[in-house]
Amino acid sequence: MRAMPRPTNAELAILRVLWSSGPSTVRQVHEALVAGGRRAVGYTTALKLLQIMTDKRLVACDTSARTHVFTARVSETATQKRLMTELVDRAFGGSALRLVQQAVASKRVSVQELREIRRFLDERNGGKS
Amino acid sequence: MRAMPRPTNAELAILRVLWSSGPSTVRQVHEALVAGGRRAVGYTTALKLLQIMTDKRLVACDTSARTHVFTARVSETATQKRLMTELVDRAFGGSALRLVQQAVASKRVSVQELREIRRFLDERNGGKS
DNA sequence: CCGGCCCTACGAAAACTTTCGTATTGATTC
DNA sequence: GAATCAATACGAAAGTTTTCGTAGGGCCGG
Repeated sequence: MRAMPRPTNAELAILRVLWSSGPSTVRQVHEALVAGGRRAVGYTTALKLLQIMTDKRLVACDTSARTHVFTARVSETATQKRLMTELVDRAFGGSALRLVQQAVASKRVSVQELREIRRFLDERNGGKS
Repeated sequence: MRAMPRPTNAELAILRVLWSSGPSTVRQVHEALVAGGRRAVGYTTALKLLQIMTDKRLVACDTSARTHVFTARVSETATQKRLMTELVDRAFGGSALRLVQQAVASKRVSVQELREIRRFLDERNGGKS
């Protein structure tokens, strides 16, 4: 059924808006992008991307009103999983373990988060090693 | 220090060859790529990429002999970390925890690896939660 | 009705990545 | 030294992604 196309960088930025804000108009997406700071793009650029994403079936477009409303058609976790897997293959030789080690070793994970990871492992693992 | 340029997909494939095989000639890199199967490119394509990567300072090129020898100038772990961080920012809203959860939740991590992750956490964490 | 405003559609430029054909030059062999 | 082989240099085509200008149509206050 699927073969969801890989979202590009710019597309991912838009998906993130839709995931966090829910169905949105072009203007709302555009403003979120600009507010997000990272990426200052023109209004029509956002529109064009949304149109492309509609073609690719990454988003759905409700055209019943004059001002269209866009909704993500791919879930956040599925997309994350896909990109994560891709990275594992491309850069970590297929070893997710290495990726996790890198992530844990990086400064980006706090002690608090380490605890959460441990708890998460406990749940997955039935609490025993 | 400099900002190491982000390696593209094709560049990453080449870096992986250099990381695993050490300093190599164009021919060796090319053969490894073809053998690796994933990516069948022409000889001059590999050469061109190595030249581009030399410009970008991703690899060093020893031209003392007629047949040049290329060496990775960026380390595997630094590159992995960089790409991992980038993915965390682009797709996981900056939360490395989420990435780890996704990775652990995916089928790509075996029970064996879960154990290793736990051990890794123990080391990082002084063994206490 | 008119002018201005907001919306989408469309096409194409710009930027980046990947690919390879062709030229050239150095080495080897007979 | 001519033929041949192997290597790098160069440039440009092809592919992909990102950007935006411009056009056209609907809508509203005056």
